[in-house]
Amino acid sequence: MNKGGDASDRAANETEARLSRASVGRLSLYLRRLEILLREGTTKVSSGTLGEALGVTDAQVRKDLAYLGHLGHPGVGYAAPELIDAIRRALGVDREWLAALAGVGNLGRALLRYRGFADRGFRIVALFDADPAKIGQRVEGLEVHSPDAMAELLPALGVELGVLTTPAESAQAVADAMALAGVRGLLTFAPGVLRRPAGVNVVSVDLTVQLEQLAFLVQHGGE
Amino acid sequence: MNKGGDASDRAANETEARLSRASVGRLSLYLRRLEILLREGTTKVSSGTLGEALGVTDAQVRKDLAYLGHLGHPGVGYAAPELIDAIRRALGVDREWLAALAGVGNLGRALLRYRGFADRGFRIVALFDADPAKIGQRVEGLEVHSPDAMAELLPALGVELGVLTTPAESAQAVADAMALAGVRGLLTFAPGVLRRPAGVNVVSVDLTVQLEQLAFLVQHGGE
DNA sequence: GGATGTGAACGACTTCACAGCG
DNA sequence: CGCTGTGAAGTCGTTCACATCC
Repeated sequence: MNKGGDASDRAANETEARLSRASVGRLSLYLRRLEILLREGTTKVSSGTLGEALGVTDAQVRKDLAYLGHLGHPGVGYAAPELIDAIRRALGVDREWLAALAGVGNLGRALLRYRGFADRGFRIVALFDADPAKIGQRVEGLEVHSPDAMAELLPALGVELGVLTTPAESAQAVADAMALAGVRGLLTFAPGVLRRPAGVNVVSVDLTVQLEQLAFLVQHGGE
Repeated sequence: MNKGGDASDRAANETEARLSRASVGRLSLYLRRLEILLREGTTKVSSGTLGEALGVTDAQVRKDLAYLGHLGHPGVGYAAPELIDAIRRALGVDREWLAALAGVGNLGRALLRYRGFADRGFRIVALFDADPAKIGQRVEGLEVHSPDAMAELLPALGVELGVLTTPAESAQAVADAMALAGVRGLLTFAPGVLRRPAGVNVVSVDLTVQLEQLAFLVQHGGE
């Protein structure tokens, strides 16, 4: 449903063909691998060598990279710096993203201190928690606000993304509130399925599902 | 590979057909939904109502559940308690799993306090960290050991699973060491791809990949 | 020669549609 | 009649294989 739609797209010239979810995930992996290779001095890489370390076939690598345009040089391979730039642009990590985090519990605090966010240009600039005891506290240099303040604060700060580390029960309400406050993407760690507010993209990291996945694999001797 | 093998399986009659990874993930979601429904007093559920809240078609639900055996009652639906038991058995969460955690940093500590683990029968019984300053400390009632102690401790405790919250650089070495110590499944949070030791199953939760997935979706207006 | 880009074959997963059972 | 279980059809993603270009 809703295929082309009213798309208020700016001159979306390059990356037009549909990237599958799996492809996008692999692009992330290529990107990290390429950054390591470049740091080690490698400036040219072939689809075979790039895929090898990641367990991806060379054909798959070429298909994935073909979406970004004609970056490969037949007989030679890909130029690492060029490729890195192209993937960064395609993934949207060539700029900074402002995010708000809701649910300042154990996991929330851990994520606040997590380097990976900042390294990729994701900056958490606002904290929210429903617990009155936490409101007003400072965590990692940021004040904890009441969820009621979202409607005012998020647009003012220009926050585009939300990170949900609330209990499962409150996740949906917080997601809806964030959507109303103009957030366009949510990364949720709350177990369970979130009904996505209109115009909001959701990526879910459900630890319970992952754990059960693992238990299943081990139990059934999946290799 | 290794289909029937030497499997020290107790009468493994039912769950024989291949469950896809996606199916297993959905079974987790069904399970949680069913538990909520049952708590609310619902004891019968049809494929349509079960799938609705999760965004899964009725046919898909039936296909998934068919792997577990003939549990459905035509014209009626499925009996929730029966179904819950069957899914628990299939996923292997009808028993306790002992796990060790390596990397007692922010994320590791957050996971230690995370309820979801214990709730599903995953018990963390040993901690490891390479930092000499941390070795000997007690965290959440558990002593932090040197990684060198794994070979001795893990088999003695009967640990089957490992949780990796180490930096990316050390993840592979720790994974290999755990494999040697008899661990059969790993849940890793280290960014990057792990080369899986023989006989070990790996589930990776790569936050960087998830973040970039989200940035991509938002950037390209994926709804 | 060596490696890319890509149609074609293949395979895996999902949806359709319907027979069959309570 | 309602809802399951399942072959058949359809869709999507991956691998193959090869023409093409440096």
